[in-house]
Amino acid sequence: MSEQLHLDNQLCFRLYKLNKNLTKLYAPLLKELGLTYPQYLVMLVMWQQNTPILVKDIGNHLDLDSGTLSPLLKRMEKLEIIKRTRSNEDERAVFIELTAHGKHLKNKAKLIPAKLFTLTELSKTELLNLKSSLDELLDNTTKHLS
Amino acid sequence: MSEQLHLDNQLCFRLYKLNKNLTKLYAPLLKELGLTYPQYLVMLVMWQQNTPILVKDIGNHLDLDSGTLSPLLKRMEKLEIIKRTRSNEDERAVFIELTAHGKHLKNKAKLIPAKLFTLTELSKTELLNLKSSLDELLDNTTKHLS
DNA sequence: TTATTTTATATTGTGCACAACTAAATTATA
DNA sequence: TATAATTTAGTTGTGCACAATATAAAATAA
Repeated sequence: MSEQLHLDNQLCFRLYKLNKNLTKLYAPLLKELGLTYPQYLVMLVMWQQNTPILVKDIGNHLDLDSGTLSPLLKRMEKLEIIKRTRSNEDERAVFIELTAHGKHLKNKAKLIPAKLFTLTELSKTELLNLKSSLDELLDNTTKHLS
Repeated sequence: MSEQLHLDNQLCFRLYKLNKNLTKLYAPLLKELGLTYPQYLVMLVMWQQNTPILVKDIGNHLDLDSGTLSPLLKRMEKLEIIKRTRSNEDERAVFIELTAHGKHLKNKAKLIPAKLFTLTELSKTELLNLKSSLDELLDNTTKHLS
């Protein structure tokens, strides 16, 4: 068969599997915090922001739309990790802020990146090289989207 | 905040976004075939196999379990791309085979890999280097999974 | 031969991810 | 200043992805 159609030759299939592998490596660590990986991403935004932030802005940071974020944020509110407050100035806008519990989780989360790095078995140099290759590809592919 | 918890420093977030970007680049091309990306992956297995194959073996090729594959394959059967036939020798096993339409789709699909490669804007060398880096990371991370 | 274990698929339930659409509020503009 | 266009969230529907469980068949052990 044509070589290019072969699974093992495809860049995208590698990324697809790698994304699943890494999510599975995160799972047991995040379970200690009661979070899924996408919820952890929201928390990373909140921790680095440290002030109330609009759903829209979370979406911009994570490249996610309200169809994904709305139910996800409602689940996180039910877990009492975040609080949702509709803006007074603009009734369409919803502010997201951390609860005390949500802020507290940052302490546990600090250990996660180092643990993941160990599991990759990459050297610091390999990691940096890979990141910059992926950044280039992210730039190139983003250009071609809508 | 601790540098490591910052979104922009995380390898996994890059892979997460890149996986989504590439799926979105595939979408319009696959729409012409009436396929989603996971369905396309099943077709790649079928085209390179070219004989009836068990659900289990598709799962081994793609790292997917029956919870994902069962409904996916039923949708593909409804689209008359594949046929499901329970084995006579082993009543547990289900063979998947291509319909005439499913075989025919390969002709259209042949053009897709080259189109995607163009959209990545990578050189052949960059592509090969990136693939081998991802292969290494796939090996390393797979070791640490259950 | 019977009991136990393993294997292959299916089902159920939860949580994304996103397209398409709705609703409401703001801003621009004729 | 009406009206049109844009913005921000939310809703609905579809399709993965996977954990947990179920079911039935086959293989193996006792």
